[in-house]
Amino acid sequence: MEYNHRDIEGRWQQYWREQGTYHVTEDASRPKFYVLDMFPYPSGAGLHVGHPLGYIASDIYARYKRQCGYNVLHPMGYDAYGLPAEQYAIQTGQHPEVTTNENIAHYREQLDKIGFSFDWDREVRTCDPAYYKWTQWAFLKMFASYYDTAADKARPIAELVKHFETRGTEGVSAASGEEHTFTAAEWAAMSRVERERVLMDYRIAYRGNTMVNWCPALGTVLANDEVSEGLSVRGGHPVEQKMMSQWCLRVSAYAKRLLDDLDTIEWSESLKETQRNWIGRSEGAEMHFPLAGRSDADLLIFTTRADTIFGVTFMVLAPESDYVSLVTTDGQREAVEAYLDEVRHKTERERMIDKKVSGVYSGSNAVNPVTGEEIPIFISDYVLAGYGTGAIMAVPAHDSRDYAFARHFSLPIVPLIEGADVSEESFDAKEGIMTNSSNERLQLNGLTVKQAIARTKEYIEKAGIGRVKVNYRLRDAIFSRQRYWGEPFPIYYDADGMPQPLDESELPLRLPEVDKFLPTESGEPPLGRAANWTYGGQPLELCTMPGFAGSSAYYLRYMDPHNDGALVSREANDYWRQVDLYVGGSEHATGHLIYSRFWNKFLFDYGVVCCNEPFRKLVNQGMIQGSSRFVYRVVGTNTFVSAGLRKDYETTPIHVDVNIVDGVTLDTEAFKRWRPEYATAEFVLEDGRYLCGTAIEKMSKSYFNVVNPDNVIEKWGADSLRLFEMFLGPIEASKPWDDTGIQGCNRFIKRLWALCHDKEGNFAVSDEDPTAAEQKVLHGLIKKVTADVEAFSYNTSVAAFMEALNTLVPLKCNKRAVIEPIVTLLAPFTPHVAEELWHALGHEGTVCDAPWPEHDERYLKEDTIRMGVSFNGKPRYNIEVAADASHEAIEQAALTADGAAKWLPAGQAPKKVIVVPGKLVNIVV
RNA sequence: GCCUGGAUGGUGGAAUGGUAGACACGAGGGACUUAAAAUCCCUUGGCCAUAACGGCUGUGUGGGUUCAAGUCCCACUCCAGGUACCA
Repeated sequence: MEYNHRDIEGRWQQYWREQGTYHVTEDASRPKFYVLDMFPYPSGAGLHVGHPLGYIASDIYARYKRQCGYNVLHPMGYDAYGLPAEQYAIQTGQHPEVTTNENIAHYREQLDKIGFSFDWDREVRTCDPAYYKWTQWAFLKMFASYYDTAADKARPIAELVKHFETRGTEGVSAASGEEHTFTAAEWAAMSRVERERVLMDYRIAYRGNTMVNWCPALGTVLANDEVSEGLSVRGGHPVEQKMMSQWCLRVSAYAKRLLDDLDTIEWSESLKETQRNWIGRSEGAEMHFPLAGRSDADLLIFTTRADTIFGVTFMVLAPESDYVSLVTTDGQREAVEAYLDEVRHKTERERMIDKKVSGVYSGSNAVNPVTGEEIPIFISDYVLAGYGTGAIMAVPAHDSRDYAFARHFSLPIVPLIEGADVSEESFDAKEGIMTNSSNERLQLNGLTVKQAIARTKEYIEKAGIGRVKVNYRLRDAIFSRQRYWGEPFPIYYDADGMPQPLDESELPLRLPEVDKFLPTESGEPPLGRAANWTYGGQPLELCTMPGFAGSSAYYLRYMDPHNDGALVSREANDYWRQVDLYVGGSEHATGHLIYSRFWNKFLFDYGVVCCNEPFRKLVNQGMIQGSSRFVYRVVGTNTFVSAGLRKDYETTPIHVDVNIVDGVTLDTEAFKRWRPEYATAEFVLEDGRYLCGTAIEKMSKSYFNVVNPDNVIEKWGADSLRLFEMFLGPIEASKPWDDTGIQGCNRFIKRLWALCHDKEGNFAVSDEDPTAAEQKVLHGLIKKVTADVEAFSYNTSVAAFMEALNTLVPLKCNKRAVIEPIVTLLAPFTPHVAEELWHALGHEGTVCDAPWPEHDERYLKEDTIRMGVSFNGKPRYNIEVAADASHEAIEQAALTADGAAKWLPAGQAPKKVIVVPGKLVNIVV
């Protein structure tokens, strides 16, 4: 019998299913290992060959660890809430749950064919009430918590209330939106509603009035990571800034820990760097600038360049800043209003594209607290309300944005660094020697920038005009979505309109049915259509939670997926602890991977989980790109010209389905059938063939370059697909799919198969002892594959298998003592054929439990070794010496070898001889 | 602009500072076959050379360190990804 994947793969998949091979339970007697993939959003398009890349890599590692004796948790589930299903529902009226379930069924079918070792008994779906009960539960816990900045952890809000009752805000250390100051007596005098308003500023899940990214096309707000360059990541619709009251998570309170703890986890440097940038720590100072002629108020600004205080020639406020109304004079009111109006009507995108300098004078001046100089206050949209204090001191000589503004409004530019030429552009670098920067209060002249920053900060604190401050760019996460297909908030509104939590016993609060998935006529979210969407007669929250809500703690649920009494039991969490290896795309760097770490830290603060970080080691798999094919239509005709001849014509390139192209040769008949408009197509051929153009692009339906794994598996088998995806290149790299390459992997399997089958096709291995050469190949392979798998270097592992086979096939080595360990090593890579051969070798059970072989160094040692001899670094000839030869003996052998005379003239002694045992000899003449 | 990676044959890619190009694809040649497919064998960075041996050159560019550099250092060019009026 010849190797035929169709005979093998389905049979073993069924066997594994029936035997429960991949079912895993907690087992204290064995060490655990948790291997996790980022669970997919089940889209209607199904999987393409790019999706399983990471899954295959993690599956290999999970299987490898299992063979090494670990109790491996390797689950899979679905991130089932999401916009596409809802958009589809709006168009068709089809309930998103129905399409989602269909898509999941399709995904499962496709995943099963690839032969993964997932424990499907632990599957989770974020849209399952038994699952989202715990998403809602975590939200309630965040609602009932505040962040204690002294203890650096979340604590019950009841403790804060107790503090307010006894001491007011005195001695309070809590992260808050707005700063409050009151005494215990004042707290006691507050009404219930007033108190709740105050507490809302402290809760970790809070309702806040903030500037949000509003996407009119999607009819919902979006988080910062869901917006890129002013467009929604999903759909690419314009996004505008809007002040709205929304649910938020106080992620910012965790900024320091999210930053610092990056040093404790094994993630790629680039991903850590992305997170560091996103968190955006900057050290600086807050400073008060008095208003000229007023003593009732001053401006608080944030700067990282305190040293440039002598160069401040004006101030700028963000248009949304609270200071604007404070400083606008009657004379300027009209101009300011006009400007604010103009800014308000610009979308984020327009603000970014239109980088023209704009702004307006407020009418008021401020006083530089160090120089006493009076400087004008402007309002401009280049200052952001959400960062720092929404107000800046402008130093045009040393900040390019201030410089552009100063030039536009003809404001003075005072250079502060020796030799800095600011006639054409600002000098932004934080280096040089200070000048123009001394007076009787503060002397900076002659200091370096670094020293000047330190001295100024010191002065600011001493003089009481400000304080040293660390600012983070990381903002609180906006947690409301005006959509249907998400987790409902376990919140209702009381008679005073104050949000109130449902009791934990009411969970899960199920997503209600609605007649349509659109906003109501009055503009309320779709849940406004649900009948009886009330609790005790009071209205329930109409928004739903965003996509990242359900994906933030799913890795915990896998540990204990059927527990109805807890998100995860103490025992299960103590056993599985954290994810040891997490595999997924780097596109989640600023979204899921921040939220998940935040969510985990919050639960850690309450002892719900025992690990401070959710994912110990993280590997980012690259993308598999599509290789697109083009045909070239001569403009205005239905004639298509082959790629090599197109320069003679005026043509438009058109994407053509890769499935009707063999390599680059177009199947012209299939092309005519592909689209009705091409039925009468004519072709200009070269060498009798129509050759297509190519391009490497994202794998996408619209480029017709999607390769479906089902087709690949049908033709070559899952084992070949698995092997090939790993062989393509390093797991982290993006690389194009190349159809022809898979043959090489298929051939490898066939050759191995042929090696242990006789001419009649019967399984045949011999019980002879392997020769030294065969042992060397085998043990070299074990050593190499083990090291490579540990290092996630799967492409070189696969190459090592192929190289070993290239040696063994000519030797006709079908010896059991060699074949059996190779089959064992191959089990993680090609589980189906490995299982088949494992059973043919007479084993019971499953190859998944075959112990991972260890290599024996003795077989790799040699009696004699060949060493290269170089002269002045240029390799010249080889010598053979005893493996344990001394330096002197090797040197002798090198100098007296046959070829030596040619490179070393008679009688001349070498200047120097470098011997690297086992490597080479270099002789300098 | 900033941050992070890269740049090696026709292609994807290998190389703890130690004889660059493992492995695979593609290409060329051959065997088997009526033929094709499949399979097997040989060649395959470039240049020069030969009956044969062989020699030179070669990892984006220019320098440097070293007995020895794809690998380390400095400067530059280009490419990819991320990110941004963040003061």
